Amino acid sequence: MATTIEAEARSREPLTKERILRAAVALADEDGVDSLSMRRIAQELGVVPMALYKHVASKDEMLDGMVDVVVGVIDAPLEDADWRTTIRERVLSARRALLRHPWASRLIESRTAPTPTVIGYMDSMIGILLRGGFSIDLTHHAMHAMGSRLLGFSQELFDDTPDDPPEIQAIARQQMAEAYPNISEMVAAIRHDDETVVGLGCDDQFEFEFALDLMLDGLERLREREGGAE
Amino acid sequence: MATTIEAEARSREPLTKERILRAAVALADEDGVDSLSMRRIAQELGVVPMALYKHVASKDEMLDGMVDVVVGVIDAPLEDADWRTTIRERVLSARRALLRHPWASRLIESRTAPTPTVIGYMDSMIGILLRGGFSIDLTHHAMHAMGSRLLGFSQELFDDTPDDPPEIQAIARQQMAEAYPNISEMVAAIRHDDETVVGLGCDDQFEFEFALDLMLDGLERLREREGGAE
DNA sequence: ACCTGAACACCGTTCAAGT
DNA sequence: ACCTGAACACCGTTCAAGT
Repeated sequence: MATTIEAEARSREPLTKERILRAAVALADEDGVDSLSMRRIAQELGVVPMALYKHVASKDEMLDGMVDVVVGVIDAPLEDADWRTTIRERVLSARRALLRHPWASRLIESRTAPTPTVIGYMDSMIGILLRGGFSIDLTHHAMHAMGSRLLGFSQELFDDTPDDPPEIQAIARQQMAEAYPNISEMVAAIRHDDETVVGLGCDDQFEFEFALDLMLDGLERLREREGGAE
Repeated sequence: MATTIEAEARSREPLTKERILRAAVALADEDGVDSLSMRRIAQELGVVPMALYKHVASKDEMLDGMVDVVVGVIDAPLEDADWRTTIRERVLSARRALLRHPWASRLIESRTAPTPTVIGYMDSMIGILLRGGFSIDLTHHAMHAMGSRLLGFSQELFDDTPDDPPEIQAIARQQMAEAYPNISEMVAAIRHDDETVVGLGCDDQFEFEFALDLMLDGLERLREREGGAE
């Protein structure tokens, strides 16, 4: 019975958790995390579905592994900078890691328990705040306030990239103007700033950094006040 | 053929989208949103699965309907208060609505497109900021910065309520102290404040309001600066 | 002892057959 | 014309039968 060259090449390399994760990440990059199934990954690897279960206990464990792959490439914290710069640069590094995989933030949100890698990242961030002069209590509040922003994403409620044709978008804008006057006014103002825009026209990176700095400014103010009161 | 009394009582009331949504919300409250299937809802209503599709086009439309049920009970904005109080009270009202349904925030996050009800809510919030003296640009940034906090939730990365028995928790704490020294220190400090605590011991409502106020304070400062510069 | 095909207990949704 | 049972094309995972 002739096996294909590809299947032979595939089976030469032994199946490992790492190979499974690499295939899963590639598949999610291509088709989205929703169309990720154990059966499809197995097929992609030229392997029977049950073979995966030798290396991952369940689909959940595999999804956690995918999160770790993404979080694992975040830069180590700066060594000789103040807390604000250290946190800021690391958050932006986390953001770059996440942006490489459009499904990543959604996957992290959907997991009910954080992985050891994510907990370790958070532990390191707490250390930066404590060494930066935050009290334990303020550090605690800061971690809650920052939330997923520490991992480089914020929960966007509006999807920015509708793929409707222009004429449909024009009709939609007309109807929106009546039903949602304030949103329409805002969107019109944004578009006015940049005519080449698609979708709602928000600069996600700018908005992320704006919110991040707003948060960091607020925390710095509380830290200074705390130091003064002690 | 004898139908049960319950089935008869059920079938007397005609099937409507509202009845389906009520059943779906009740089922999600009880068993979580993950175990929500069209087939189970149909069963609960004493109806054949396909009967649901006369009233909802798809499962996605039904999930959107569930979001609308929750968002629909958020209080209208105050009439005669300043922007900060108006936003703050409404966000806290949204939070009360969400807390009644543990699955709601996760469901809202997971939807890719917001429902008209959610868009309408956001439109109204934008209006409050604009009338409160925010420029269009600052309003836009503020909406992004607030994100899902406007709907009363923040993305918690740590689940606060582990249901392990105390002895397991003690072992876990021991191991955590070694692997995650900063988290352990923080958790110990929080526990010290309140001995009666379960889980990590975070006061979610306090943390939410802390972050909300941090955000609102920052925005108020930017608004004042903007007014001064014009 | 290891591997894996078939099977189990589900999904959301289509569609044709029955009334 | 309406309603619905069976079927389709999937799932994640169990388990027993085969090597």
